Amino acid sequence: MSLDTERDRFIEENGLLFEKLGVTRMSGRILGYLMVAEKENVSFNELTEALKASKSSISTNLKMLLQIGFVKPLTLPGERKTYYMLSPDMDWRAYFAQRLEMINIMNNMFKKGLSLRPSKEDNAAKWLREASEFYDFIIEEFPAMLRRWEEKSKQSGR
Amino acid sequence: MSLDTERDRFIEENGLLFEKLGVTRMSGRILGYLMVAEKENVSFNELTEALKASKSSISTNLKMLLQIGFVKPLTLPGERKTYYMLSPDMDWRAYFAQRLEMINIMNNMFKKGLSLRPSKEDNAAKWLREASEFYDFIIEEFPAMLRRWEEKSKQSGR
DNA sequence: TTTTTGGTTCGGTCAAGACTGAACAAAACG
DNA sequence: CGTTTTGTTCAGTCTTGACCGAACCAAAAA
Repeated sequence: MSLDTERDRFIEENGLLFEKLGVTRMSGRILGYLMVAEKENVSFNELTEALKASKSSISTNLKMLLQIGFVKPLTLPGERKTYYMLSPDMDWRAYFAQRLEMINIMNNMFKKGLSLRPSKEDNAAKWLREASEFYDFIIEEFPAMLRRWEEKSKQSGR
Repeated sequence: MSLDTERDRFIEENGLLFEKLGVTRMSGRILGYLMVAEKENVSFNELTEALKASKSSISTNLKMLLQIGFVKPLTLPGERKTYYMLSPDMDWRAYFAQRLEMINIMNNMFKKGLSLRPSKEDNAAKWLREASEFYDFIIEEFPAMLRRWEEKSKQSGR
């Protein structure tokens, strides 16, 4: 249990944050470590040692981070091991767009709820309609917002 | 275990959805029940019976839904019990705005990560800067988006 | 071939927290 | 008063799933 450096505390804090977001604590720690590591390329083994975690846990959680797209692997000629790094070409827009899916599912529940509701005219029905209208609005506006981001990042990006 | 009607299935489905969102299954069931119930005002006792759940679980989860603002209590003169209903004046805008807080916390982690990072120039530093810039953008755009919603709902609302 | 490296997978453990039941409270009713 | 109604709270149980250790595997090295 060493929370000596501010970096260690940052890593644990990020673990807790990820946990609160519904992901595993360990994946948050791994990402946290990659954020503040000495070098940008980190080996599997370095992670197990730095985080004092089992190989299995690192393996599982790393795979998750690779899948989400936060992390990319890097292999070097003449080297057996794989290095891991924060994705150089991380597509935040795509990441966020994908999270819209959850909003869509919520919205479908609202609509389904309304369709199942006996009375279409009472207060609860109104609640459902308003919820759905709001979510429709969000789903409609989001793409435009991401497009504006695209514009803006293009401008400053090159 | 009765999943006879489509309404029952809807309620369980909503429970699972809430669980996936990081809330309790029971709170999702309660909200689901309120969505498709016969009447818009539902008593505590009706909830325990309909959902076959303990009083304690209903009590705890109902309190949570009241706190979030999804549900409102209704008391009637000459009646001891409290009825619960989907909030007639649910403020979806405020609800969403509050969820922005999580984005803010993430953003702060990115910024803190960058400040703790030894090298400010490598790829990981770039990742952190881009993440933070994107989140800055979202945080900046959101209020305007909610204002547009306000406009729109005012137009159609009255 | 055997050994070492780098990692995966699988069975089991352990902890967190959702839910239960029982004890408790408060308020109205008789 | 005692009883009933309407919940709340708290200690305990039970489930889920994150994490661990060990067995396993593939590829390279020796």
